[in-house]
Amino acid sequence: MMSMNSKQAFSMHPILHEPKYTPLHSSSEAIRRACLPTPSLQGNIFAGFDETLLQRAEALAAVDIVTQKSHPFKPDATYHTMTTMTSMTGTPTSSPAHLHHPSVLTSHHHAHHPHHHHQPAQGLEGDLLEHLSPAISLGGMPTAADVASGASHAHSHMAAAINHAQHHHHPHAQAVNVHHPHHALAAHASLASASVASGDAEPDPRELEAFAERFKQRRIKLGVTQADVGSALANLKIPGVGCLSQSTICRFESLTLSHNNMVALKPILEAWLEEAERAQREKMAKPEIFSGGDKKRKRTSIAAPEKRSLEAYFAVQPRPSSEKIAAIAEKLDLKKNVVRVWFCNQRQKQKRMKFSATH
DNA sequence: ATGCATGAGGA
DNA sequence: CCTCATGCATA
Repeated sequence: MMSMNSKQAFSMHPILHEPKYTPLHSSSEAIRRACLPTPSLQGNIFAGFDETLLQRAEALAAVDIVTQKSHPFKPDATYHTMTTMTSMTGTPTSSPAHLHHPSVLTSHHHAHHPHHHHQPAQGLEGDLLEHLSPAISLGGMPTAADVASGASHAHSHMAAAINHAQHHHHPHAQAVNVHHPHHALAAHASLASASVASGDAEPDPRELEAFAERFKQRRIKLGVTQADVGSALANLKIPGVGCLSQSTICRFESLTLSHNNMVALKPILEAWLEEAERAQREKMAKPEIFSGGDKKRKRTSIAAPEKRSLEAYFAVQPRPSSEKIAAIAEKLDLKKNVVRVWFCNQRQKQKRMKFSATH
């Protein structure tokens, strides 16, 4: 895979970029609960033949494994790459505070249809693979993995302001609520089309898609990397808004965020874009150099065979109980928490996929 | 571009 | 514990 990501190594953006951390803090998720799939029911059903399910799923996975190539067996490759403090050239990137998790907002919930990937029959494997394939999406531009710019990770989040849970009304009416008493995150610059009536709610997925596309184009035009955008956001001084990671910017551009998240981020990125283009006009280039160095986190690597098994289990029961998770973890020789997190992440992915498929 | 992880907030 | 928004580490 790998495309050619070459540009964006050191694109300095005219905008300021002091790595601050400023997470949007809020997380008002509320309605999602509405679509819970009868929890009590699943327990019973499962209890009845969990053994069978596990065996079936596993058997399928096993067959799969054989079919494919052998696996190197690496149950738990959690590397701890310590930070070798790469370089610490007085980078501004280090911000002392640390708080985590900002959350812009939550609560969106589309109609979740109870689609199931049918029964664990022989056709299971194919199905699994099918619905779990990673959407590659856009290929216009090369991977923008700014390798060189490792700047910006102060990874500290501050709890700027806790927002309150949102009201949960209809499926998609809530707008970008943000969490703060005052700050203005609303959609100020209306684009020219779309819902301009109310002022801040735009349940229009097409508009978002169009914006994401334009954003990426203009960002590239400015010669700014996704990571740069993320750290530069802190310089906008928007109350409640801090920097974001390259990951998030990338996901925004590729629409791989939840609809609500997209809606919440749009105004922010839009504001940055305007500011960036304005600054560029003024020719405010600053030869800044950053370097960052800090501790690293570990990232477990689940081998393909194990992953296939997990997918098989997931097809049968997306929300296994703690006991089931423990059983699966043991069979696959993975830590229970790793399995639990895997299921959580899988659920998120699935939701995202369903949504985009529906829209 | 994505996989696995953390954490806030909500039951 | 889950859901969600995010992020570090990586391919």
